Amino acid sequence: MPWDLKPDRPIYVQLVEQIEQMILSGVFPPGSKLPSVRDLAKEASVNPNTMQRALSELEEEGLIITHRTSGRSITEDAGMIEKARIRIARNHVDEFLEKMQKLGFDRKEILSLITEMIQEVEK
Amino acid sequence: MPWDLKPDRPIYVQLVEQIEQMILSGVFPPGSKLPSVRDLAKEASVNPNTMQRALSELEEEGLIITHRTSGRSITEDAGMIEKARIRIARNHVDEFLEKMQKLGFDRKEILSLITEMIQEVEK
Amino acid sequence: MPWDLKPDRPIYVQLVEQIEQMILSGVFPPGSKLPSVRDLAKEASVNPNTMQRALSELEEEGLIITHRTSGRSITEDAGMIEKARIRIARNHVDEFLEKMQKLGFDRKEILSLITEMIQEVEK
Amino acid sequence: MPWDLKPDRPIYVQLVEQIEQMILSGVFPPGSKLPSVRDLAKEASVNPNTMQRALSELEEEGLIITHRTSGRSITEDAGMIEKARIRIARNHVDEFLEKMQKLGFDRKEILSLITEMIQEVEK
DNA sequence: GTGGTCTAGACCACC
DNA sequence: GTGGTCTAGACCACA
Repeated sequence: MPWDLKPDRPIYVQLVEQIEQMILSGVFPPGSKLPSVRDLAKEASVNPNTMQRALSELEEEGLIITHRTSGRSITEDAGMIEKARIRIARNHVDEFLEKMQKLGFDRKEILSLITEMIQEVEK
Repeated sequence: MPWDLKPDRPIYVQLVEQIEQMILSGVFPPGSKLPSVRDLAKEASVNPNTMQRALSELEEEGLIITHRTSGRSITEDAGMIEKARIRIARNHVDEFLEKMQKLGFDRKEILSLITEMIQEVEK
Repeated sequence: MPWDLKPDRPIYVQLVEQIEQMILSGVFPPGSKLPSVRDLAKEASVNPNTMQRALSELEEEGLIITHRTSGRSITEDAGMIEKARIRIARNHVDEFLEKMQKLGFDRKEILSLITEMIQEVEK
Repeated sequence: MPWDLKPDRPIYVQLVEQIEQMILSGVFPPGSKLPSVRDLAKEASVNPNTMQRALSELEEEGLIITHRTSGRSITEDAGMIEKARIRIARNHVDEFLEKMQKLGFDRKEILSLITEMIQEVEK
């Protein structure tokens, strides 16, 4: 598990992103129970308050459900999760393409650069 | 001219990015003179100090040269500019790939999604 | 403690040098916590912004690490510190040799003069 | 001839230093006539006012003499020149040694580092 | 007029 | 309380 927190951006934002990714990528499957705030905080070496704040945000997004007595769990609506995954991905692509086009890259160049770099990473 | 500054990130960072792009896209051609700090600041409705900081960063990058008493100019070294363009592009690709992989997309999926969307944009 | 600031060079540069030296000479040991910007500024009778700028430079050099909400500390990487010490020393030697050569001293003369004077100091 | 002027320090200071060095190293021998301000300025690609200012400083130091009608010349007092050369050199060594000792280098280390670097330069 | 530096004072997000 | 950012306004050396 990552939990790589850098001091350049707010901790709680990074926690939101990382937990989001764990949900969307299936580390926490739909309907599964989430560890307690305390445990999550300890695992991420973070103040419980900070973890608390991150979970609240995820609840607002609808990815997490709070049960009054028995902790939190991932939403059971698998469709919703998949939809979120696609939506976020398309956003990333959109932003990426816009930035590259502003730099004067055309489609061909973008594709060739990205395939080149994707193979470097592979090593 | 852009100068659209949003309050979500430091202004000086956005200034750096926007001026960077003006240089890379030829709004300020290599070797040309840059308006004075005060003029640029006024135009962007920003405090001169903030603009100054942005320009200093661009100087560290090697895109801008400052002549102590007679203003600043864009570097004449076209190679320098091209290098900056590549560097920035690779940064964008890096960030993009990292985000997508965290969402659980593998190389093949990333490439197919991006080629799909790049053709939508084309229309 | 030094904090002798002369008006002939930018204050923030002198601050960088002096703090640098405190780190290299062990006044602030590796891993130790640094006083807050405000405290340091007050101690040096300097505006907090000026001190902040000095600390930012030290961070870029890798000598200092900043924890967004809990202050700054000296890097724990002793190698980093040693590298800085060498880098600065070589700079001094470079500047020194250049000055001497411009005065028309050749290698032999430089070495003999310096060995002579180094022994005077010894007394 | 050097005339390498960098934009990081006042031009006229650099001119003073470089002309000083030419005198002390014998490029302009004692008693010899100095080119006119205009010529010197043209050669250094500098505004005559700036060169003028540099020469005034050298005059104050006593290295240069102005003849009301026939330009300037180097002082004829060869002893004075040699004394200045030595004095300045010893100052450089002093400053250098002090800096190195502050960095924690002892005599042996200083000598070994300097002999090492002096040979690198030689290549 | 140009860039560079500094001060004073303020506000913000974060923990 | 911490660092980070921004504004406003000032002064300086330089050409």
